Amino acid sequence: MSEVRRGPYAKTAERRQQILDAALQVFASRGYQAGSMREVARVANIQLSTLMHHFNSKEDLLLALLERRDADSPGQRTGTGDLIADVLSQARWNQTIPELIALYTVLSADSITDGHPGRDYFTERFTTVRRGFQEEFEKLRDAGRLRSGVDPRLAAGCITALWDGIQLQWLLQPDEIDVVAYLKAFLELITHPAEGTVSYQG
Amino acid sequence: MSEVRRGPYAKTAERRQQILDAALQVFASRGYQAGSMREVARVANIQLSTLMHHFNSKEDLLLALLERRDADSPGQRTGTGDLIADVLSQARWNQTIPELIALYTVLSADSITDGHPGRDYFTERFTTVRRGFQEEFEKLRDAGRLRSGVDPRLAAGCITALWDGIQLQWLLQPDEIDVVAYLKAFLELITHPAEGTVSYQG
DNA sequence: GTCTATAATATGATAGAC
DNA sequence: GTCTATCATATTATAGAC
Repeated sequence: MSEVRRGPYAKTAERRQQILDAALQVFASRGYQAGSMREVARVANIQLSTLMHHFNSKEDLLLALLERRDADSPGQRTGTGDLIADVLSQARWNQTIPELIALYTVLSADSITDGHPGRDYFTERFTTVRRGFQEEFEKLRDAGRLRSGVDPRLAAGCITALWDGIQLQWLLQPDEIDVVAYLKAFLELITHPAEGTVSYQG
Repeated sequence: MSEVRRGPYAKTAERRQQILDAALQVFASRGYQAGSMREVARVANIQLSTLMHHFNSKEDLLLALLERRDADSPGQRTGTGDLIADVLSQARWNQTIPELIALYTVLSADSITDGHPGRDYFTERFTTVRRGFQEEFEKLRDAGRLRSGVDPRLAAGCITALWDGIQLQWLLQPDEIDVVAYLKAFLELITHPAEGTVSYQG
């Protein structure tokens, strides 16, 4: 599906990427329902009919865009292996791609509207992300690095929600909201200050 | 503005409420950009022209709806005076008005799109909500009920983001997500377990 | 594979009768 | 204050030439 091809399909694959780039721009800045195929075509510098030759419908286009996002993203980027460092690293990276974050933020909320084609995608995505964090937190707990009394399942839902929520506030006020600082504060809250250190709360 | 009136304006005020009820339904289930004045009129059982006689434009209608939301909401509901209890009480209440929560969730994300009329509203609202929580957390800290090392400002941003984020997940999966449980977990995390109890983390 | 042309419908907004 | 009628424009999608 994402292989490089020779022959007549090479151009199609290129075109599809070009169109998806345009779709990203349009859906990120207008939302799905309000974004139009015409505008996507205009941004991609092709005719509407040409766009619809490559994607049979608006719904097709959105789903293809969401699929590509998953394919492109580093996903569970196992950079250092340290969860906190990896989360903060990803959060820092996200600040360099505000357009993609805007796309995700607008569409995820858009998806709760009636008959939205991205609904299943986001429902499954949230479930997957929560489960991923839960597993990571369980590892931390088993390593004795999770603060006592912290439920890995609840903490997983918290950081998933917190991350999305704070990115929304960052998109509205880029200069006022430091996404990394909030995530760091939360992660330090649920873990032990340092290795083996015993803390005393009085 | 919200006074009961006699004479010719009484009907207008009623009509406006009736229209705003319809607008809530439409914008909550479709979003602002995709929702249409025609649909609002249809739900309100009036003609499009009648709707536009009461609200000069679609933008006017949205802003009036957002204003009413603030006027109606109990706001900083100082029920018991205990922050945690009040937050959880509000969260429980929110579960009984999923339509209003959907409206808020869709529109707040919608508002980051180009030229959205609700952008200023949500920017200011987030600032206000964060500041409100920060003040409450500072009170908790001064009362010695905040866990040491917790920054009231960061905690305020966290719970604001977390609350919105988890409500989105709840709207997608009402049976799987327990909003109150996540908020409770976070609030207990940043406060001391009980009055005066000394906890020992080993 | 890309284009022009067009269908069928929806949109926000306005004019003017009553 | 509410209506019918209409404007000018936008929408997704399709047909068919090249």
